[in-house]
Amino acid sequence: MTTRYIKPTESELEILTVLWDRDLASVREVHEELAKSKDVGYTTTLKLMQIMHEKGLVKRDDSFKTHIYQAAVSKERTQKHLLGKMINTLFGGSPTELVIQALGHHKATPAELEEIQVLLNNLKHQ
Amino acid sequence: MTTRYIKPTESELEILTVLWDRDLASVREVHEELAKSKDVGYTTTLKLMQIMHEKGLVKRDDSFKTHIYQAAVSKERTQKHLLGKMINTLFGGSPTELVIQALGHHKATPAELEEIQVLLNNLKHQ
DNA sequence: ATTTGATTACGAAAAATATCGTAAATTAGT
DNA sequence: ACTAATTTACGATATTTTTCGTAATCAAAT
Repeated sequence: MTTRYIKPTESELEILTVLWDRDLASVREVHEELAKSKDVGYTTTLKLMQIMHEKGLVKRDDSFKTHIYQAAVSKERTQKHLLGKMINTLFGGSPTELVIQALGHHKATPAELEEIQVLLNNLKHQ
Repeated sequence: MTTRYIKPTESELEILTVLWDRDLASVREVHEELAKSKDVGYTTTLKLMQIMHEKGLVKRDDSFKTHIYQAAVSKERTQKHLLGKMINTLFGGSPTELVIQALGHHKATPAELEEIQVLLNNLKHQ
């Protein structure tokens, strides 16, 4: 069974990022992390995570008082969807155009360039 | 003078895409284009374009009855901003990770691969 | 047991986006 | 000049997203 893709909102994405990083986390922990870069109230984070739970974006263990959350959607799948959408709307459907932009404006280390080279070779010879 | 970046909403981005493609276009033309893939009323498109004009996202020539619009923000700058944002939030700040995803999941033609190779060589030897 | 502190539940408000109906203005055709 | 058709202006509503206050619940400490 494949579940229909639910597009996370911007705030939801921030929360997912924390969860992907930590695997398991309480609302408090997620909130502390968000609060580092953002001025937001605790109950706001709580409410968002509750909504995300209803939507199926996160799982949670509520057998204890402090609920423990976990992402229910993988980072890879989400990346793939949002990237695909961006390629279509902003880069005329051409992943290459996006790659060029990405490599052009944001500098990569030699090691990273080599990593990309390897991938490129694989794609060429197949 | 550098103008502060205004982030277009999703609908605004669709309109900008049409404008980038056509350079100059009336509301009617933009709307016809949007209507191909979306079920939306004419006045909705009109209103959105008026708002975009207030925000400074588009310019317009209103010396005739039918106003002619043009994007006021470049495709490149917008791509750069949104891509940068995505790299930060979704790809842990690593453009390489994004490139790998992009190349991995969306197949490119041999010609495109060659194009990327050229770019890669430039980056390596500098 | 009672208090204190932290957590969740819930509802409601605020803010941001998107939608459209209607009227006024303008143009083109007759 | 009159009518019809098209466009803009404007306001209002709907929808989505974000925010937070308050009360209820639970656990820990005393």
